[in-house]
Amino acid sequence: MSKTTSGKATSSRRKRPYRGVSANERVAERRQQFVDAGLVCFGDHGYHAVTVKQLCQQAKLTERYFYESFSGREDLFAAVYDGAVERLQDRLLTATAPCAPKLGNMARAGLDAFFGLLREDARVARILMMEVLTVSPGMERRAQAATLRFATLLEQMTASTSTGSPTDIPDMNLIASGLIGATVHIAMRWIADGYHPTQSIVLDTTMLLFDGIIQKLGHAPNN
Amino acid sequence: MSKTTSGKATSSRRKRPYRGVSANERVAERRQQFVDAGLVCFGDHGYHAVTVKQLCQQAKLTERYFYESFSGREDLFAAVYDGAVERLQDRLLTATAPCAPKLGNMARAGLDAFFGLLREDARVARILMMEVLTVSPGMERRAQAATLRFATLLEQMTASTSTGSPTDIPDMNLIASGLIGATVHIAMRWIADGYHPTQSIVLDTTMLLFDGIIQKLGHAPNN
DNA sequence: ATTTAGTGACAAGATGTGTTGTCACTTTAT
DNA sequence: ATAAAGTGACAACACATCTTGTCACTAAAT
Repeated sequence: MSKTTSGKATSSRRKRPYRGVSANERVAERRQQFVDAGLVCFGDHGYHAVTVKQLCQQAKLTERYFYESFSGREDLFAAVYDGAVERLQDRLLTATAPCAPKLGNMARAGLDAFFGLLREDARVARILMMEVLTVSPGMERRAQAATLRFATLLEQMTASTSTGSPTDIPDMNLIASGLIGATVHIAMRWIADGYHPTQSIVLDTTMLLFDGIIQKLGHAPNN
Repeated sequence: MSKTTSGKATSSRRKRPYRGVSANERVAERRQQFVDAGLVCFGDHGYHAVTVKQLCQQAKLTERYFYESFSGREDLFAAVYDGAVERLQDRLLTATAPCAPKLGNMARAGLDAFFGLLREDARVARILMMEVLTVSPGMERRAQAATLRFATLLEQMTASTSTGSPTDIPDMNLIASGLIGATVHIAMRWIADGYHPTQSIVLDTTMLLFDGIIQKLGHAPNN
């Protein structure tokens, strides 16, 4: 441990506020600075091209504080990734909620929110869809888990509105994974092509794939 | 250059056969040994976790010969990747050709060949679908280009058999990217789940997505 | 005013990797 | 038999990064 060598009898007076904020808050602030810096650095140059020093430079903090909150680059990346996933999840829920329970409308609204987020922030796009796969086997599993959550979300949406018999669909979770994969790949191509064609065309095109499945669930195309 | 300091007058006598094979053949053999080693190492541990020394150990050759044929890890990876793409392409063409021009049958045969290859060799799967995205921006472009080739292949297959009016489909190439993405993601989940459920169920499920699009092209589902 | 914790810049050792070079040994051709 | 090219194991250097530690300075509490 650090501190002085004396016991913890003075613990109630140990950590002082600084510049008006408590110690815990300052630590949290610095941690957030690193998370923000990670989004920028990882999003712009990729995980493996970024060093701790660069992250510190971007965060305007020094290595000492980096290791205060993170055990290493991977630890920071996990925080950045989780933040991005949460951001996406919030968006999706906010966008789709008003459309419930019309499956087609929900899908369209969710996809539009997704593409909108990617266009707003290419860094988030890169971290969500690519970098996460390359950090480590552990992060790869985390990404699979996150994808699974989205797939389950999709699955629940369809299950709650589906009227067909269950045996019609071999494995809805796998289909959901497929739809997510289709969306992700379309998005990657869209970004690689400099956000061309327009978002609404990309949205319509992606919806063709979703419609094909939604129809199989016993819904009218416009539902 | 290496060799002795004398001129190239003795070039005809310079390179001797060794152990029965010519110099060029030996170089090519060694190169192939490294490509094979790259498939194993990159496929098992991922590009960024592999060192030149490990590659040499796997290839049972030394660094000296590594730099004889490759400028560095990325150069080798490119060779490994290109080999994997070629292997996949051959499989797809061989599998789909007898089914032409029935679109549905071609898609099913191609997908079955694809899933079969991935099950045979998880290393190829990883290199084709994941590692290639993480090596460098240049390799990423190469992967995009390869995906585009497959998408164009798909596009041509549909175009040659489609009877609908062209304006029905906003962007067939984008749709093809989507279908490929769906297939890739389904495959990744399949592999992550230890090749479960069975290949035939995965195939049926993936075909649901393809059928949805094929139907929109004016074909009967069984075509 | 003095003391103590917090802060920021930087140094330095430890570590791992890429890359080139050396040397003894083997095989081939004369 | 001898010389020259091929081979394989390994050493050594350069280089970048991680990680911990030091030190002077600032802000806050007594």
